[in-house]
Amino acid sequence: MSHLINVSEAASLALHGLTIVAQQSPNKVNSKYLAEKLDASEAHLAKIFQRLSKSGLIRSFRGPTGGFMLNKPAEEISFLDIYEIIESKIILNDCPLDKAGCPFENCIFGDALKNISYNIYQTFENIKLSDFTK
Amino acid sequence: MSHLINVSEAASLALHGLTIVAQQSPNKVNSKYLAEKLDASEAHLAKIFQRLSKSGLIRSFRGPTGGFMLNKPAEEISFLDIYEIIESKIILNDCPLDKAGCPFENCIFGDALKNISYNIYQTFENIKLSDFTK
DNA sequence: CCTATTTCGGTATTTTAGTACCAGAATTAT
DNA sequence: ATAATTCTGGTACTAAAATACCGAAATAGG
Repeated sequence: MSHLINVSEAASLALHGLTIVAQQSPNKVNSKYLAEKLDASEAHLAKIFQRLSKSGLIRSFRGPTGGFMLNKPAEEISFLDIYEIIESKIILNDCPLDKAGCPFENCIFGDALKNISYNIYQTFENIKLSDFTK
Repeated sequence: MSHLINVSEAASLALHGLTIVAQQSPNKVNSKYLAEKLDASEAHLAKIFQRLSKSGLIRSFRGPTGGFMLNKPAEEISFLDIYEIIESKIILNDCPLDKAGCPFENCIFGDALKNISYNIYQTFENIKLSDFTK
């Protein structure tokens, strides 16, 4: 199993949800609000934000008036950060076949997969939470 | 389910197997030979080549002395062709969320996903079966 | 013909990703 | 204290992708 890259609903919800959190800053935002706003499952959003919280990207508060807020400036949070937390994988990748048994001395893919990964890396890093707070 | 892109073992085996077929051209190559050469499951390879055959990329011959051969010059077959047959999906993609319920007027991803897709498209198209027959 | 070989096509199994659920712990306000 | 609210963490469920299997059909050679 060797995903070069994919954008799940979870990763996209995280980006959208966090952007809303950034917009509401410094107020806290809870998952019920986010679910309504994004027209998405609250259970799902809660799980996603749990992971974001655990990673340190955001802070969480329980109880009434509880919710989530960013743990650093919106300018310093990129979709790359979010992607790696939610998909919990690194983008860089190469041929999924076992190199030991491969009859080709030089990989057929050459640098293609690495180049693609690099492009993705750069692109994701340029998407910042602050893009929609101005 | 919205895979931006992924390279499965199947797609990679197809590329490797077809390159071997190209190298042996104009001789036919059977799946047993490919399985041994690539140190892979014959059943799996057979299934992959069945799909390649059905798509018209290669021709197949049953019975003793049977096997597979390219249906057009190696220079004209790219990994993009192979990828789209095996993964049976197009690379171009955008935000996996339902646009109707999205509160953001302008998509947060902007052109990022399209740009990445375009890059992948170009890169895969530049990988030709003939790369390893010279 | 008869047999050995090889692909074909359908299906079954396995694995993994993705999503949803629920009881429990923490917090706030009354 | 009590009740209401909200996150937490483990788990269960669903769906889909990826791989493996197997009987049937086709072909070539003796």
